[in-house]
Amino acid sequence: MPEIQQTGAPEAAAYTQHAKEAYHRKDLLDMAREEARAALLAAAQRAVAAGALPAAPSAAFVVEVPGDAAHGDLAANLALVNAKALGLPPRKIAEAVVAHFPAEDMFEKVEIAGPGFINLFLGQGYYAGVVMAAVLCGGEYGRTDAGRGEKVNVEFVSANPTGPMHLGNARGGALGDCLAEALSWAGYHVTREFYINDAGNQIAKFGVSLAARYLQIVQGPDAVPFPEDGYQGDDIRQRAQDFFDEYGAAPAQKDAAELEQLLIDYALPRNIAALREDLSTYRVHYDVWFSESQLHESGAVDAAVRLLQERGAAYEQDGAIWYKATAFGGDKDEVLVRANGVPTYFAADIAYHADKFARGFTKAIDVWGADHHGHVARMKGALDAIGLDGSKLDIVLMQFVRLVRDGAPVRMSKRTGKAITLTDLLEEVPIDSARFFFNLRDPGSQIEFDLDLAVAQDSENPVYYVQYAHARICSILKALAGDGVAFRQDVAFANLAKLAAPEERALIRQIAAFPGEIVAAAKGYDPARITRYVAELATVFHKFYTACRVKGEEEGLLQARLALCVATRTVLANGLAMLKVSAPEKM
RNA sequence: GCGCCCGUAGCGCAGUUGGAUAGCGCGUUUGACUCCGACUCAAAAGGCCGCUGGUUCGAAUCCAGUCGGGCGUACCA
Repeated sequence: MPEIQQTGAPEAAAYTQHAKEAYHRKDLLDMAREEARAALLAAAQRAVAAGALPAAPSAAFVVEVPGDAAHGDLAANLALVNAKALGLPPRKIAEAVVAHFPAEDMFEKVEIAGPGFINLFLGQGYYAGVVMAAVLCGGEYGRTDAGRGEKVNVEFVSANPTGPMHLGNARGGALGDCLAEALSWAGYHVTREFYINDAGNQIAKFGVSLAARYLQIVQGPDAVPFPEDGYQGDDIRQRAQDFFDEYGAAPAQKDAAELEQLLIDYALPRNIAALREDLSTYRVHYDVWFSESQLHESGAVDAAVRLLQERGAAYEQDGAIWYKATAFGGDKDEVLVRANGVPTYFAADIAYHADKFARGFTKAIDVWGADHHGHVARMKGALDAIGLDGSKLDIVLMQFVRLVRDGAPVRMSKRTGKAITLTDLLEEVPIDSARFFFNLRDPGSQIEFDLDLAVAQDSENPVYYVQYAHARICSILKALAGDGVAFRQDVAFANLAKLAAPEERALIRQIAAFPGEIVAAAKGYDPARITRYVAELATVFHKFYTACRVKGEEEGLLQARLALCVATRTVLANGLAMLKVSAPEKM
């Protein structure tokens, strides 16, 4: 934690107090909001004491940032929500409260507007404090302790290791990773986790598919039929070929089960390694790679099924063991163990989530494709059924991605003719674009991913628009440095009161909103807020740039504006860092 | 049939736990570079917020119904 630097200038000393508070609280806007609320309630108390109000108003009102800056920095609906209970028109209540509003230097002006809103205008000290906080906190600006270190597990992608990752995994990767990042910035203790489905039906199918391809290589393409429901992909052929190159034709003599296992043992680790590598290229790094087979081997799956049976939440029928979903809010019961004795994915998933909570997480967040939504209720219900709290599991359901080129949907890869993989996508669009675009919409919305736009090198492309703002600021600093003008924090901080133009104020307000935006993204499981935030910040900066010059202004104003540029650059860089999108110094 | 998600400007989307005159980008029309990066900015036009009713000081937002679209409803994962 860097020390707050004391500047020599006397005016700056007072402002530094704001910056200091911001540093500890990490969110000046939130602080102002709370102070506004407290001041309004105190004013109401005084109004009651003075006989101007019949009774104290309810505290159930909101203090929000109005959409229109003309309505102040903060607006309270205290008078509106209390009109009925107090039996007075809203404006009368507002007048009584405002008349007793304490004189505080934090609020410059308090107004009554519209049907009875109380609009509060923050003073220069606040605005200066925001700039200082961003400059002083630097790469830490935006971090808060809202999550109080709560241990959360974010599981995402968890792609099937039988093949390469598809577009849904690509979205899930960008979404889950940025969500984890937002949670971390918001003060949660985050673990990123990948669940490897290396057991069960699809692995058996994987083995059968590999064996068929291998035998086709050894005995000729028509010697062995490829199973109807086998994995068709070229990756399967490639693994079989690699295996043949290494071990020759001898393994073909083994019986089917033995050969399949041999091929699985050969191909699965390679596939998992490929997943890791592809995700790493995509800038996604996990803390934990959790293997499903481990749950089967340790007996955790059997134990979970037994626990359900003991608690009367499971029963046997037709040779299978069923989970009584109907007793826990589900609409139909589900098979846990098939008649052939093999547990289902569902049974393993119950054991898996029980394991997560046993590891001390108080919140488990899973990012799933929307096609799994039917699984949500029964998963939570099953956790309740084994005595864990299903509400501690949150599922972020992610809608599908539609690729579009030249205005027409793209279904297949041009090169392979098969479904488009993450690798295919990254061959065509920069990683920056992919990560940004997948986080442009909230998880619940279908995304239309415009391939033409994602590679466009102009302002139509939102990634470039934001990156350009960052590069532009770097360019200003460089141009000034070329003229022998360096950023001087002490001079800048002493002159922050000069930042009074509407465009400067708007930019500072946007900077002030950053910490709260991160908390909202984290708590709402919506990292798209960060993407939209940085785009908006870039817009507000460009407007400032057009309206206000830096170079050539008198020393005080120049330095103050330089501080604003540095603050903006910091916030842009931090926001982009959360998305793992690069913040170039020049483009 | 039942369940989940979604209907906001020509297109793609925001709308801060119910707030003030419903916004943004693209597209269309019109402007702004002798000047810190015009990869930028300013302005105009463009709306039964799918529809109907309800809740209240106040609804795009909440509730009920209805229409339209997507997805799910396996001893698959």
